[in-house]
Amino acid sequence: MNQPCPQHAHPRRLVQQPLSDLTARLRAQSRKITGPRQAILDVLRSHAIPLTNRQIHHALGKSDCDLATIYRTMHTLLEMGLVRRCDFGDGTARFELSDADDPRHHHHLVCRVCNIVVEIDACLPPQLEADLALRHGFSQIAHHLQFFGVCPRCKEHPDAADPAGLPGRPGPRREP
Amino acid sequence: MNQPCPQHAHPRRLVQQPLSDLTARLRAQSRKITGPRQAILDVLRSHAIPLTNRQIHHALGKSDCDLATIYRTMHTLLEMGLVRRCDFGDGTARFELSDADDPRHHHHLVCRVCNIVVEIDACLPPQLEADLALRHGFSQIAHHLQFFGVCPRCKEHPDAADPAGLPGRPGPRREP
DNA sequence: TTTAGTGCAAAACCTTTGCACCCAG
DNA sequence: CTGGGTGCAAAGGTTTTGCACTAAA
Repeated sequence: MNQPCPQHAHPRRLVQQPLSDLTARLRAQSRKITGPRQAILDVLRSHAIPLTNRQIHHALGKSDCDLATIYRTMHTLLEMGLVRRCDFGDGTARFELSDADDPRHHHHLVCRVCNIVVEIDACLPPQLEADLALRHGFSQIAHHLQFFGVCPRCKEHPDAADPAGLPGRPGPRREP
Repeated sequence: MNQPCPQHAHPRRLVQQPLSDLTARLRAQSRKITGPRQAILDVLRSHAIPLTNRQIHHALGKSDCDLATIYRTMHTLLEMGLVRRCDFGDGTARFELSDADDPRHHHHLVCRVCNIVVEIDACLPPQLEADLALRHGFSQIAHHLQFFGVCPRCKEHPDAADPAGLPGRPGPRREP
């Protein structure tokens, strides 16, 4: 189960953290290494793009771990800094592994048609947040940034949406 | 779209569009000008920050318009380009008026403690999206960007959260 | 008259939570 | 053994939808 997803693999994330590193970080904060947690981390390790809790649940085979456990685990991992949360504007949270020592800050470019996700390293000019802090008196400023567009394939074939079982956004709630 | 971000000097949206302009835009696309719609547009006009559908509903007095109607209306207005959607990362959509002829592109700085919202004009370097398009072959690129931080007042008084009746985020589901 | 828009109620979906049980440490 | 973690079920909040009815054009 939970094979890597070649279509979404990106050079940037090919270097994955070994599972042992992740569990070590759990242990370091005296959290337990359980079956569900290892399985969840393994799913995240084998996918190059942020996943929803439901997608993780599905990748696990549904019987391996309760959905509520996934929600609780993601909270824990988020608090511990092992995962990052992304919002693609559809009201569903997505999570991806966050590197330990090198928290590689990056953003995502999402195709509005087929939901393919590309990891990019474009970012804000570094002094921009400092300027904001100065001008508005805010401290501890961080930002959320994501890009949306139409990918080359969808531009060419405007019909084919969400091909194969690619883990993109969950489809519309109902098909007419 | 994806024009270079016009550096609008207006620090806040003090200059409001007259209601007649908004209804004219509705009429122009042969949509009906109804009581609820005028009331909703009026609420948006009188608030300088993005509102959730629930906040709009509450501002209307609950009896003036059904919540479902607000959801449907926001969809319509979004499609027509009369409003913009903002996501502050709490899983609830927010909407603000979008200027007709001058779609003043801007972003928001949200206080993590009291949820106060400041409209800012800081934005990405204009050529950044063009570079992305070139490098990844995407077209029609747009971005969502929002900043989070701690406002001066909350930095000073770490206790008082969500003062006055400021329409900020609905209370968080859980405490961080 | 025509048809978009509305109110109401119900449902779908995401997320959280209470509780009893289980298992990693 | 002990407390954190889990499964299950139920609930809470947001958003959508079906249907009959209203009202704008």
